[in-house]
Amino acid sequence: MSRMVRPRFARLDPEQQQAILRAALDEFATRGYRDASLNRVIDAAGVSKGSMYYYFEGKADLYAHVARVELGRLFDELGPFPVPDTGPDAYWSALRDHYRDLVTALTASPQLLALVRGWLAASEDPALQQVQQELERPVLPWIEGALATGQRIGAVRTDLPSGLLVAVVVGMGRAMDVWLLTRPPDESSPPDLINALVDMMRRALAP
Amino acid sequence: MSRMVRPRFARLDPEQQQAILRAALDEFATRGYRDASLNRVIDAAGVSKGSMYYYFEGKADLYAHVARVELGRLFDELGPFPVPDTGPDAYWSALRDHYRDLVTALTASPQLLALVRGWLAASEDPALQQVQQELERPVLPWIEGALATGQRIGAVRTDLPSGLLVAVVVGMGRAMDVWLLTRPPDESSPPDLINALVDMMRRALAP
Amino acid sequence: MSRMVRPRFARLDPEQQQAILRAALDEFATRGYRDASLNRVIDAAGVSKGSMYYYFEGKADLYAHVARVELGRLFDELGPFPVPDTGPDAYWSALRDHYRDLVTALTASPQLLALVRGWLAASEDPALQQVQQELERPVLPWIEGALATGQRIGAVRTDLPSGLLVAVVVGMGRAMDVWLLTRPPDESSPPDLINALVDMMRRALAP
Amino acid sequence: MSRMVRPRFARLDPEQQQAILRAALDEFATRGYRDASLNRVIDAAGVSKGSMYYYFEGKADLYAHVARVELGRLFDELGPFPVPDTGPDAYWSALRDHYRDLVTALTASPQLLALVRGWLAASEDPALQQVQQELERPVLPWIEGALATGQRIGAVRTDLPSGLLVAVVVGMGRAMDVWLLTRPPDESSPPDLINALVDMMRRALAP
DNA sequence: TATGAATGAGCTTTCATTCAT
DNA sequence: TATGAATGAAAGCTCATTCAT
Repeated sequence: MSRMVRPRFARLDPEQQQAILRAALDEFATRGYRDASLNRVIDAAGVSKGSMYYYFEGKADLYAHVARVELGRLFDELGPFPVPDTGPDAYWSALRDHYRDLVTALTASPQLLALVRGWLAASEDPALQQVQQELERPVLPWIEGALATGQRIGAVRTDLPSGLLVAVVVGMGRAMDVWLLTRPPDESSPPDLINALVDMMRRALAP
Repeated sequence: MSRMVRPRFARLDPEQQQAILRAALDEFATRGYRDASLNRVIDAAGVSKGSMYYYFEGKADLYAHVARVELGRLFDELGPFPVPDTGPDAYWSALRDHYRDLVTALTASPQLLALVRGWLAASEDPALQQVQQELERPVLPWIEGALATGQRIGAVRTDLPSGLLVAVVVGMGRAMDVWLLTRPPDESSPPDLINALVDMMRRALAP
Repeated sequence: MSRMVRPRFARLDPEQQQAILRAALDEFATRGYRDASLNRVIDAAGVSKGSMYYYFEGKADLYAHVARVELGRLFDELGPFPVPDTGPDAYWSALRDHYRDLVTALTASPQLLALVRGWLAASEDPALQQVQQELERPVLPWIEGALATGQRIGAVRTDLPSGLLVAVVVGMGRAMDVWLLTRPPDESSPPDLINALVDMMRRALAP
Repeated sequence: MSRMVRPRFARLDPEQQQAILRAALDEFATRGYRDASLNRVIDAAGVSKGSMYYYFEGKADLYAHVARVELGRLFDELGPFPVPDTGPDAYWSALRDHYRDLVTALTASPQLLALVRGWLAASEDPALQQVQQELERPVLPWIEGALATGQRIGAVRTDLPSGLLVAVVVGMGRAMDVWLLTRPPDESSPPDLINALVDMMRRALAP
């Protein structure tokens, strides 16, 4: 139910693990969870149907694993958010840099971007609720931590529930995502966009 | 493909039109576009399958029509955004009131809320992309208009592409949606939340 | 749910109806309800899968229809149980004749026999309970009617609940079924067996 | 194929034997032979799949073993049918007592009851035929013995093949089973039912 | 205009069994 | 003795769409 990774899959030949994960990531990113077809994943990965169900408990379990692995890799690359002690300016500057890294990483992997977007979309499917909540674990705390740090050094307002601030940050981040995907590339340079967005975040969230 | 309304359906007995729209709205709101079943809509509406395909070109077309009608009704109820000439304070105050009306209307109709949420979730399905863009027509212009008005009277910054501003507004609005749905009701009064959110919007968007 | 016959199927070309019923009867009789495979029925009948599910709501529905038709045909052949007014001897004699006819009809159609046996076996499957109860309608009343007649003319005891008497009759009838199927045929002539069994019934049920 | 007990299993740690038997009995009683899943038994028993197939030849073999053990235990508890020499009345009285004990034992163990019922239901599955016949070995002889005793002391008729008498006894016994399970409990006291049933048996089987 | 019969591809999941180690 | 990885066949069922009438 909530095992981190099925030992059966972990014990599998890494090459085959990769094949399965690649195929699943591709499928989930391309079609979204609902439209993703286990059959296609199975075909693409070159695994037998029985084996797939031997490794994973089902569609949701496979999705959870893929998302967990990919998001984990993303946040490993980003590393922890550094805590500048020198004041709000340094804080927002560091946040901007960190955010830029995140955007860069996502831009480099459209599949990962699609996965994240699918994950951000609240799911009505009860079967996925549990998975979603589990996936929130690594991501939301990161944002919460960054906000808490900001509040500690006086860079972030404290008069609103932190959950609302988190939601606003996510929403504004998503805004840029939408904006970037709607526009044709190269029209406006991403760095400027990021600056603008973080600037707006600062205005909204500053005390 | 992209006709506004199929004349065939428009010519239909209004009572039957209502039956179909009600059934479709219920299905799409309850299950989402992907999981919605035309068969169920057909059964609930009491229409023949052939007729349904005579009125609409398919699932996407029906969805487009339902969304168009319902969103149109919503914005008709809200009416146009009044243009206060007396300055930024009046502008943001009016916007807050308008926003409150929107939230109230959505809260009053869970089906409509579900439809809007489904519509906000960016879809990867190529068949829906077209529909989504079409649906943006009534909504985004409203926001764009409101922003343009704000810019004219000096209440909204002009140093950023208006599309980005629109995206930010939508994202922050969605943030509150998420926030409201995540929290159990009655914990914090919606009016306060709306005030806080519009306040943050103002901070982000003010010149 | 409980429609007598799906109009869709009734409207079908009688030849195709026959093909489907034959295939289904064969499958259900040969394998029993649980092991019966809709796929096999579909293949044998030469129908598309979609059509089968268009005609019947599912496996249980098809089984209900087949059983209903076949049992109905059987009881139509047998006709009503005549009510002899001349006393217990005539009653039990008539019952014996009627019973002999029933056995003859069942012996002539092993498939029907298998179907009846499967139907007599109380099912644990909740999905079938409803079907079973529906199928009991024509059969049990027949037995109950015959017993009631016997009680009226003093040929059947009245000191026990009639439901128990029915159960005993069914159990003893099943006993002969088992006996007939276990032994190789021709060893003992069925008429004698029937006489013996009805005699035992009379002893058990007489006042 | 038909070895009484696989030595491999007999040599196993008794505690593990118990675990397997318990899990298998539970599964077979709950779901019936057809719907029983070896995988579930294996999980519940905590045995490896390979071991299970090392101990038993397959599903049917496991079922045969479980049924053999449980029925054996049941008849061991009941003990042999005492042979009263004092005449028919004592014989039928003893039989009634014995039958009451049997019903009591079955009522006390729903699992065992379910197993017996599943066993009584004639199976079409060729793979089970063999098992069923094998299981008849301990049960039918018991009944045959009781009947032979009755015939010897003049309590049971001798003008009919004993096999038919056995079938009738089983059928009538099953009748009560059906009757007891159909009715809500407590409506009529089981002791009375047993008296009535044995009375009917006596009428049918007496010379 | 209107109907509903027809369909095949597709879905997720379960299963008993084999076999190399 | 003991293990568990691997598997293919099979299951029941849903669906959007087409098309002859």
